Amino acid sequence: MIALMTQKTDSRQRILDTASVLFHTRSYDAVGIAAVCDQAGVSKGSFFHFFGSKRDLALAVMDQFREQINESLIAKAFSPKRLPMERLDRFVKELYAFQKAQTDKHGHMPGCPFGNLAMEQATQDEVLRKKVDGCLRSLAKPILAAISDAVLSKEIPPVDEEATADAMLAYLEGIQLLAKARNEPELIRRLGPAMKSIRVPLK
Amino acid sequence: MIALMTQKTDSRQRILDTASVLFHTRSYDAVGIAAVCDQAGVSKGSFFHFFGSKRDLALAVMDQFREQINESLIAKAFSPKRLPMERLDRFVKELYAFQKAQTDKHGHMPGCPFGNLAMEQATQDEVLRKKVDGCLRSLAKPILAAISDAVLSKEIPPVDEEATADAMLAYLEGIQLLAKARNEPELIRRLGPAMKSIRVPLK
DNA sequence: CTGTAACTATACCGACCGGTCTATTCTTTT
DNA sequence: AAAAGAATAGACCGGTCGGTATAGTTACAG
Repeated sequence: MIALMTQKTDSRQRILDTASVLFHTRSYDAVGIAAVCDQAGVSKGSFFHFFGSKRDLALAVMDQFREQINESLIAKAFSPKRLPMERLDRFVKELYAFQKAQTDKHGHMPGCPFGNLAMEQATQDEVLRKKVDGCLRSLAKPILAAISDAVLSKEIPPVDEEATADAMLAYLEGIQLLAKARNEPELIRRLGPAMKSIRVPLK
Repeated sequence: MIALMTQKTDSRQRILDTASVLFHTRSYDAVGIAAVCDQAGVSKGSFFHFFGSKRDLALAVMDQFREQINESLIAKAFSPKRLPMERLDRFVKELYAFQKAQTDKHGHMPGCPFGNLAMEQATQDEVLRKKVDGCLRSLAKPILAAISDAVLSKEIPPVDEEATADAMLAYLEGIQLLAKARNEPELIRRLGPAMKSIRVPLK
């Protein structure tokens, strides 16, 4: 009973899924609670039963995004069986495929959900800023692992591994930003592979 | 008389300057017309005398940002007297100095005004998306010129110059995104110089 | 001095915002 | 069956949004 936690309905999950899509394809500010409820087929009363505030919803959405990305994009690309540097290429390919599919579906390239929220809310809401920072740091982890493996196996010469991982993540975020501004996911495919050329030397 | 265009008051400019600061330090969505008017010491009537809509204001703000950046950051860093690759280092230094000053002043790292607007509005408002795209392309121009000069002078081997310029710009935007999420402008200083290592090979 | 246009001031509009409240229904436990 | 808690429905709240309408003020031209 204590540890049962049976899900009576799927309202909470429907809200979460709906908000994920709307926040990602439009933006956090532009999507109101009422819009989420309408789309999810849920009343406002239910919404505030499950979430204390819009900000709480955003935090939960980010957690879900992180899990989903870890299970799909990251899991596919960063398999330890793959050669370290090849993982990065694979990640770019997966990222392009994802953004291309989103663009075809919604008419706009949505970009990185964390990057979007960072730009929108980092100066507005310190709680959201910290959360988004954490999500971005978690994105850097598999990149760092690949770099470390590459250095260990002498696939690349020694570098500042943490800084290089951050730099590569920054590059990916920047590419998505540019591609979103142009509404051209192809830019990811064209510029993405150059990520591997980035090196931050040891201090 | 036809070409005189005397400015009776400076209200328009005050609105523009105020909105530049507020849009940059907060965000476009988060700043209402009333807030701009208050801060600028101007009435709403005056606002709509000079600007047809909030979107028109945003377009004018972007034009002003572009001019200011060209006159300051770009002009300082991309002097043709400087060695091509050294211009990029100098640009990173100027960028860091600017973002650091903004952070100290406002408590938050605001990031790139164009990058912010791209993330916020690209999927919301096609007019703003195109404008921001144009501004980002104009940012890429001096970078492209530096790369071209570097190739011509054999400072670096041949590359896809346009793509490499875009890639370097993407990297700068990404660094600013990460630094904003962490609220740490130092990240620009640490990761910035690696921009020079990015190469997109000829197809 | 007068007419005209540029500019300013503010009340006002409907729409929507995040969030609250109360009442009701459904589900589970006893 | 009864009681209790989980979940739902939707009216409602004060406040803010972008934008309008209208009247008043200033500046300058004739």
